Amino acid sequence: MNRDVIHPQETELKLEDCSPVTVFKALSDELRLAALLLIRRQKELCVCELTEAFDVSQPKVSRHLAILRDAGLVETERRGQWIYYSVNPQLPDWVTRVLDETAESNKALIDAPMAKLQAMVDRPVVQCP
Amino acid sequence: MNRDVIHPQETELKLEDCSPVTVFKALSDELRLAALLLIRRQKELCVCELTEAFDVSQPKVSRHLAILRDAGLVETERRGQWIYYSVNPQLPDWVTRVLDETAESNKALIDAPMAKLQAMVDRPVVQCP
DNA sequence: AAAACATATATGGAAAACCGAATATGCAAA
DNA sequence: TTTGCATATTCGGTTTTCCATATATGTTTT
Repeated sequence: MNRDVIHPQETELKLEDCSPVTVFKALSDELRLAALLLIRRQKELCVCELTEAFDVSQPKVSRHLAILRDAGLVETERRGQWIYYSVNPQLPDWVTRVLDETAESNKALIDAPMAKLQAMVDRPVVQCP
Repeated sequence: MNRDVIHPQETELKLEDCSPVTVFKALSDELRLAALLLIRRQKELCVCELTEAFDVSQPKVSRHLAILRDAGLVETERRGQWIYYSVNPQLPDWVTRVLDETAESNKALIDAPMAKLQAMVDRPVVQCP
């Protein structure tokens, strides 16, 4: 019942290959796609910001972000209490261009969430890298 | 038990919107993605050619092609006995560019199927439009 | 150390996707 | 009209995905 494994971190961490099917599968959910585009637009966002921007539960955001991370699309950086998600800077060029094309031609996807984000009170300290 | 409907063709024909999520969902299966890229490369292909190129069952090809068609990615043209699938010429520009990027950077996806296709005997008459 | 908060994960059940096998449809040739 | 071929669809079952709830982990504050 309790975890008697010795290496708890060896639990199937599947740093995916960024294969086209993996990428497209990650993008094939509205929340994941919109969240990724919003992260891309804002450079970085933490879970609580995304939770508010999309008005969904925190575990839901977390699970979908994990899928984006496993697909290699985003990376995380813990900063104090918060974990910031940003687009993986080592993305293959073709994936970057796919995201550029998608974002440019589907701006409506993040209109409402971005408005909510800017209206958000008690937002974590402005990120100044 | 038996179908007593009057209009059998009014069964949920869902000409999709080509929304980004719809597109990515259609591309999120290896067979669908590879088939689409092969069709794109060859201009047009019929079901029997795809069945041979990918060595999968005919119903499987048919079902996946229907998904590509419902997503608006391919169109069909009956020519005699065969039904040819080709990339929808009215695709939104951004989708066309996404396909271009994907094809250019993932050529391996259709290497083997293309070889099988060229080795195929009894291939339907060469399409000369 | 305890409380409070941000984030992650486990679990179980519902919904959807997928598949093979069988069957149906549509066209064409005999 | 019958036969045959190419394609589509249905059916039953299996696998996958998705979500909500509950719980766990790690960090900060007190």
